[in-house]
Amino acid sequence: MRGTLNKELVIRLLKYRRILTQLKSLGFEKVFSNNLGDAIGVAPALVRKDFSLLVLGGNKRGGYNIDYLSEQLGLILGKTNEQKIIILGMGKIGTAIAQYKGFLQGDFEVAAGFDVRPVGLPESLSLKVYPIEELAAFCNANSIQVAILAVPEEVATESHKLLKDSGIRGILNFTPVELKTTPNCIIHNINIGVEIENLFFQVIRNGLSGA
Amino acid sequence: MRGTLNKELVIRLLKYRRILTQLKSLGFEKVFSNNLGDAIGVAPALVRKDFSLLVLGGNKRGGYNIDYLSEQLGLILGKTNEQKIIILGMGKIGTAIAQYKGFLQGDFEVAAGFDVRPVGLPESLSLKVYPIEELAAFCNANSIQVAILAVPEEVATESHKLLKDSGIRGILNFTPVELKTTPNCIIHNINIGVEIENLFFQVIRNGLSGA
DNA sequence: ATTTTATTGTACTAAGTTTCACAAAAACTT
DNA sequence: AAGTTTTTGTGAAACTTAGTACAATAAAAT
Ligand SMILES: NC(=O)c1ccc[n+]([C@@H]2O[C@H](COP(=O)([O-])OP(=O)(O)OC[C@H]3O[C@@H](n4cnc5c(N)ncnc54)[C@H](O)[C@@H]3O)[C@@H](O)[C@H]2O)c1
Ligand SMILES: NC(=O)c1ccc[n+]([C@@H]2O[C@H](COP(=O)([O-])OP(=O)(O)OC[C@H]3O[C@@H](n4cnc5c(N)ncnc54)[C@H](O)[C@@H]3O)[C@@H](O)[C@H]2O)c1
Repeated sequence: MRGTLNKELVIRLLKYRRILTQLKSLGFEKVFSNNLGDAIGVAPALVRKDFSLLVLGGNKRGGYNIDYLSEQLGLILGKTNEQKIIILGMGKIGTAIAQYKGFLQGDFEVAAGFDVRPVGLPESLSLKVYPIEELAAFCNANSIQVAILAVPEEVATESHKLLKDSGIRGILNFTPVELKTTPNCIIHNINIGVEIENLFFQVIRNGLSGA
Repeated sequence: MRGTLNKELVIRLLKYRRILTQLKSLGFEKVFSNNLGDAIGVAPALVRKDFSLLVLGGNKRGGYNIDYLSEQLGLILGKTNEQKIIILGMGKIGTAIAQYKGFLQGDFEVAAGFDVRPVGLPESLSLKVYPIEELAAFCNANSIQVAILAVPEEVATESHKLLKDSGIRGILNFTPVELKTTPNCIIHNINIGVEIENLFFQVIRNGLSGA
């Protein structure tokens, strides 16, 4: 690799990997930069540039070999397989995410949920919900590093602290409170309210010119 | 306004507005660039620059007037108040979002849900779920422009088409299929699986150096 | 009235990211 | 074998966004 793996690049690589897995399962053997570009919504030149940066070569007029790309991306991105996360705040959104099928078959698993008021989930789920007092011990015992935060806005800050004190090093934050990344704990904020407001703004600005 | 409202800027403005509303409800009257910067996670200079670009002046040593800023941001961003959205795919994530309290009190309202297999929601919710055959007529009758897409991955593309054919002009897409913005329909993709993989990647790369 | 302090406003700088454009090369066609 | 087509690989250009540094100035303190 010649350069630095920047933030956007990593996201694209993760998306390439997902597409490549799907293509492989369909029996494809090679893929072109424009196929991958279409699939993840970027220009073909950017796909080529990404692979060029990672020194992943293709074949002139023959595209890229899917097995090779998959394997190499696996080495670069690391196996996320069998890694575990926990969810703090098992309300509406926390419970929905806990049941996400994309996780079951995929790269990681929800190891447990935690809540101030732990409520039993449908028995069909093997997932257990524990009181927050057990969070630190559980994370420690199971080497949990990544958490989803889905508590009410009012307790977001204290929950953030609790997660950090429990050894969590990465948080996907669904509360509207903007948490900040520190050297010890990386935050990704997802603010659905802002996303929708933004969509409205763009739609309105976009006008009704088209057919 | 002197420049163009770029993508990132709009998101910051939406966040400023949210913070200003909260500050106002707490009785504050003025705010400094560093307060806002802290709240939304950007440098104070960027806050000032944003307001400078929009010709929203503050007072040297006196900060910015909250009422004034709020009002002006309202004019720039447009009132999203009382705007309505629909949700296509009332499964786990669709139902969770339909019940999001941030919407009830906030800027918009979920007008209805749609599903191939409409299932009754808890009676406590006033929201109704209709079969997808009624989508186009409903959107037309109620001037719905924005939708949340939460159907299974396999039907994401056909659902996308259905939404566009129903006159929808903005979609917040939760399926892992990367949909593309067209002149008539703006797409914002949220891919939670990729977000978590990305977090794992960064956490692992970050190492365990800190305390 | 003068000095000190706090804070805005902005020109300039820097960094990051994507697209353009086209040469190079491999594969296919006739 | 020569020509045509397709697709990669990449340097340079373009674009977008954020950060630095500091002059300007209003308020507060002395
Ligand atoms: N559950 C999560 O936490 C989560 C997180 C991120 C992304 N997603 C994505 O969101 C989507 C929905 O996930 P889910 O977990 O809610 O699944 P789900 O199976 O619980 O819900 C899907 C719903 O869509 C309905 N549906 C099926 N075909 C339809 C069609 N053609 N038109 C309209 N409705 C249709 C189904 O009846 C069902 O109610 C998936 O694409 C998933 O990948 C889910
Ligand atoms: N529902 C949505 O679609 C949605 C969408 C985007 C963002 N959010 C945000 O996600 C968060 C959760 O939303 P929700 O709709 O699931 O709310 P919810 O009230 O259904 O769930 C919150 C859960 O957190 C638990 N909780 C309260 N205090 C806690 C604490 N100190 N520690 C641990 N758990 C605690 C509650 O018992 C409850 O189970 C909110 O911040 C909300 O703004 C929700």
